[in-house]
Amino acid sequence: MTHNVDLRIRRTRKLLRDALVELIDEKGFDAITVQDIAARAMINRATFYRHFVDKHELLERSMEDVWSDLASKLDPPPYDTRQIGPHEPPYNLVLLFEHVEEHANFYRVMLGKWQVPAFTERMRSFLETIAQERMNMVMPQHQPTPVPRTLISGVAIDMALSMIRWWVENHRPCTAEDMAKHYVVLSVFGIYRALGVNQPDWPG
Amino acid sequence: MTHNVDLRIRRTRKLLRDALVELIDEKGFDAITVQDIAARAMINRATFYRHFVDKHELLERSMEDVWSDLASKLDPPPYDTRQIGPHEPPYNLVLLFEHVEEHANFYRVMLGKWQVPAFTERMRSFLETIAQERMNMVMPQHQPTPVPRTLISGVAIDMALSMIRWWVENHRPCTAEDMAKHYVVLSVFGIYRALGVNQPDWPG
Amino acid sequence: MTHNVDLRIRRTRKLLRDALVELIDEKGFDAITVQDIAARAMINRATFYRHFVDKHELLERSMEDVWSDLASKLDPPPYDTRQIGPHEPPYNLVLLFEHVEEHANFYRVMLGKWQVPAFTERMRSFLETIAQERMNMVMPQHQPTPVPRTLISGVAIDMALSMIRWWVENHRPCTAEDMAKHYVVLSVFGIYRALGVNQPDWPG
Amino acid sequence: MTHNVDLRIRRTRKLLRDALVELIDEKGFDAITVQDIAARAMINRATFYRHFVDKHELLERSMEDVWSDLASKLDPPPYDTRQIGPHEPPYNLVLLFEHVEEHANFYRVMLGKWQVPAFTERMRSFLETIAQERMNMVMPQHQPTPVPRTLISGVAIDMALSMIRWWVENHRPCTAEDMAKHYVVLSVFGIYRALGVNQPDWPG
DNA sequence: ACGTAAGCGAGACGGTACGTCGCGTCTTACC
DNA sequence: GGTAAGACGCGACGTACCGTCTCGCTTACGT
Repeated sequence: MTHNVDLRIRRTRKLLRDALVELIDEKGFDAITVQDIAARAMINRATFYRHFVDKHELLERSMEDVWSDLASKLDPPPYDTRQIGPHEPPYNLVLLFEHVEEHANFYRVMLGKWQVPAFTERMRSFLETIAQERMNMVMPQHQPTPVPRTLISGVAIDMALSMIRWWVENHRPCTAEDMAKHYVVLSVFGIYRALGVNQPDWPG
Repeated sequence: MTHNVDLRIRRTRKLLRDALVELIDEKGFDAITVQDIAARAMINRATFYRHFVDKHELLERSMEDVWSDLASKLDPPPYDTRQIGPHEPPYNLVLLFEHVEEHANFYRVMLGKWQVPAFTERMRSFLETIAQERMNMVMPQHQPTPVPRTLISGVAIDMALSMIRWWVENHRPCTAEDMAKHYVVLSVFGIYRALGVNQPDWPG
Repeated sequence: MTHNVDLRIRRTRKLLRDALVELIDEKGFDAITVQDIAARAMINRATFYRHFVDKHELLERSMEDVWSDLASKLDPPPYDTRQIGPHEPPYNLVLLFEHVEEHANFYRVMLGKWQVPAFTERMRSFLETIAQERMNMVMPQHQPTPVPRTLISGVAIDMALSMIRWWVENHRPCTAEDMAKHYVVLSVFGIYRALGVNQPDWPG
Repeated sequence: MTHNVDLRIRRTRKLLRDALVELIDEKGFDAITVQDIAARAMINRATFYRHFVDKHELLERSMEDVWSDLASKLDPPPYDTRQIGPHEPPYNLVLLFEHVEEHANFYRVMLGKWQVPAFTERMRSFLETIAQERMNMVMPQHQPTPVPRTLISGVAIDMALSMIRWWVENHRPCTAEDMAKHYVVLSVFGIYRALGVNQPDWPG
């Protein structure tokens, strides 16, 4: 229970997490020293080590916080059977973008100029689960496809990341729902083709 | 001119570059020390500093070597006006993949598990030039589009990177030309839609 | 008044003092940490600081306890005017060794392998008072001596310490009175000579 | 061979040793930090660790330097069979005091106010060898003595230390030979008595 | 006897020093 | 002139104790 934890501990950890994000934004994760983080958080360096073994663990924990938030948002998975179209994006896609919006600064820093490879990698594997499921709905797994399946799913995931990145780096110029719709437009057509199924007949 | 440089110098630099790539593959750029590189290259650590100010410069130089190779391959730009289609990929796209093939191990390491953010970033800006040009051909810059232009071009670039990554990490299961074709299938349809132009009429 | 002090306080202090002596015996004062002492005394570390500002103060207090005991034993000074001889050692010398016997373990630890310099130093200045007085009895202060007076008194004191040390480290193989007699034998002859007075005529 | 060692290394070590002695004199060995030593020697702290694992090793090495000097001075042992008397002190005793004179400051610091227990302990065992030999000359080992033999030899050694201490702390007010003579006066009479042998008949 | 002020256990925290590791500079000797 | 060997100043690491500070619990003492 979070509310049981000593107030000082929660305060210290929050300060450290915020400091980390600020600093990654400024000069990238690799260039940061523990002393930097501690100084920015106005925390003694030794106190840092009472909470995290090193800066990598602090990063891990920060990421986990965000992902556990995302996981709880998508669970139970809002199973919608609606026909997907440029105006009816899958609901969990909208939820994903809404989640990103809530943690916009965090995602901006993680995906931005300084790239935190560990973040990208784990984000990918997180998205894979969702994508896989959706793809199997459209195209049974045993059928051969013009373009290799693993390539398609990889591209679909990276496209999502690419779009999130664009969104948070450009001050989110459109809504989460817009983003979901854009994703459908940009990905689905090529993907249907790549899978070898007939193009859904949508109104332009 | 390369042929003027002292043989020992060239030998030393090559050993260092190879060592760097090996080591990034093994544990990622950030975890590497100059001593690691020197030891792997069987070069004295002090000698390293005679050639590069630090490991970042060694990385930069290695990347530049590869890119200068790519630049010379695409220059003069093989301007082809052919209609693009799933069986007629743009020629410079094929050249790009062929180039990647020649430096497959290097690309695998740079884009792989350990991600070298600096590489990705500069690769993106390199691809942007080509992409921009092509996109302007299809859709004049002043016309409004259903999906923001910068988003589209960003996605198109990241998709190329995503595909290159898949290709080199999976032992290049298909030819460079195949990859170029796959790229057209996966990107062009969605992009045309996103730009708001009529779908080209292709044979499935 | 000791009996007024809270029982818990007296208990805590005693535990800490005993722990200190045990630990000095085991690894020397310098190698001891406050945590060591607290753990050995089964006392919380914070509680230690409620009673002593640091381990040096704990040591000081322990030493003072012993010395106040010695002081009360020698006060009023049992002024004996008997002629000193190998069978008639000065009475306060006997009292000194008896005192050491009562605190044998403490003296063993303080003077033993690990030497507590502060203890030796203060013990020396304590003994100086007694020695000085005795020496002046034998030889008026203004007369010149073959060997410098300060050297003689220093040696006489250190000899006492040396003997105490031998005694407590070897499980006190003889009585306090024996030790006093040994001291007379070992010191007085040389000292009389050094002072330039006639050798007392003793029966061997 | 000392002359083979890198000049910088010898310089660094000397600076560190001198700094250590200065600092012990000022505040005692235990209160010294490695940073203190390094700062005083104008040496980087990390460089300290390239030469010594900690301050204790630096102390050990410094002591060994002095003792190896002493050992070479007494080796081969100047075996003199002269009758000992207040005007004919044993020759190696004179050598001992001369040696102390050469390293007067070192001995002053080691034996002075701050006592370096490790030094005293090892000095004692060093002197024991010499003393033992001499005592056996005077009194065969198997004969019983009025005062325990181990007590006598311990006292004889500590007396030497006590005198050295007095000498170096008081700016050596007399010559090394004087000190040797004083030692004979102060120790031999009591010791002969304690051993139960007849008092040598000396001219006062 | 019992309520309460104290002593105490627990542990977070700001500090200082530790001993280690890697950096980048430099000098010396070799080839 | 390029390289090997390695001493050095420097700065960050992660650890160990220090001494201070709440915060509750419990325990001896005074009415």
